[in-house]
Amino acid sequence: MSKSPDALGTAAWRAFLTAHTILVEAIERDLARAELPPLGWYDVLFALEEAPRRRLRMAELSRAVVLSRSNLTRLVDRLEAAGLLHRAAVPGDRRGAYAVLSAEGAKLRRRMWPVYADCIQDHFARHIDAAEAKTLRDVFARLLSAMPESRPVAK
Amino acid sequence: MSKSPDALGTAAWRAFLTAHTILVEAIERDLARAELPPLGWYDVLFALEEAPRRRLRMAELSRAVVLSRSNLTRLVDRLEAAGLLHRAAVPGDRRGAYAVLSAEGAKLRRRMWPVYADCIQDHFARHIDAAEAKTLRDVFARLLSAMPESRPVAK
DNA sequence: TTAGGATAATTGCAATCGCAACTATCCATA
DNA sequence: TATGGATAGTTGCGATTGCAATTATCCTAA
Repeated sequence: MSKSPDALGTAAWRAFLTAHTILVEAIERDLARAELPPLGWYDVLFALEEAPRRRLRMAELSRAVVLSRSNLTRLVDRLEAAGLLHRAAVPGDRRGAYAVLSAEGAKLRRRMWPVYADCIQDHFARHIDAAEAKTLRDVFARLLSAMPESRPVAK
Repeated sequence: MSKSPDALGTAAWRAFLTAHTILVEAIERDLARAELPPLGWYDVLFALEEAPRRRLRMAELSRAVVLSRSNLTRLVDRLEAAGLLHRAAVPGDRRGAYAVLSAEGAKLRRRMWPVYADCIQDHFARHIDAAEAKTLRDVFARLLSAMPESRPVAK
């Protein structure tokens, strides 16, 4: 059993939650205003673009974008319907499926990035100095590495 | 138009997003395991508890918990159905409504807090030293105060 | 006093989410 | 080579969200 958190820790936590909501809302709004799809789409396109042969297994992709399997299935359905990727069979495992980035998908990602980058800069990075950015990055990385890897969690 | 964000800023942003998802998931899971309602319920109960006469106008409450009006209406519906609060007329403004914390609601909040506090400590505060916590709190406060107050945003 | 525009809160509806099955396939071992 | 248990991905379904009306009330200025 852990001790109660100090006031400072709690204040940091609350600020973290509030900032997340407000910032994500602002960015989604900016993207929508630029007639671009939501953040979650970008994440998928980006993860695929980085991957070898521009493809990932569904499970790998769900880890990469931090989304439950079932939600990823449906997100991929939508992107597939939009022609941004397609599913492909996995040689040697008939259960599996790859999500494969299409040329369209790559193009959309390239079109989204400058807008998204501006959002990050404008709402976030611009207000933070290098030391602070480093602290944020390191702290969050530390928090993640401390998590009991519990994504799939299965009872 | 703003410049492209540096790699460090982007890395901090990505870490921020990922950490948020993972941490909130973990905490929601812990709360559910303790047979307690989700985080959003806590926020409402807490905001009301702090307010004078344990009541807030719907619009004030929606600002306090950072939720759109329509979503707040329905969240309050659920809490009201659960007997944790009730709506009350606002003297002098027949459009308005107060959400008023009930004794039940206050009791549930008190029951939730130790569990929630442990979660914050365990998944978050425990891994952060005081200087870092201060940085997080200050940075996020700064980001919020820089936002163009744009909540209601109406075109 | 009264029309016109703001403000408070709610509602309808479609999109998305989370959880718990479910299907299909794989694999280890007996 | 059969079988029971894992693994991959999907699907059903109820709950929650976001957006655009809608309703009711308030306020101001002609």
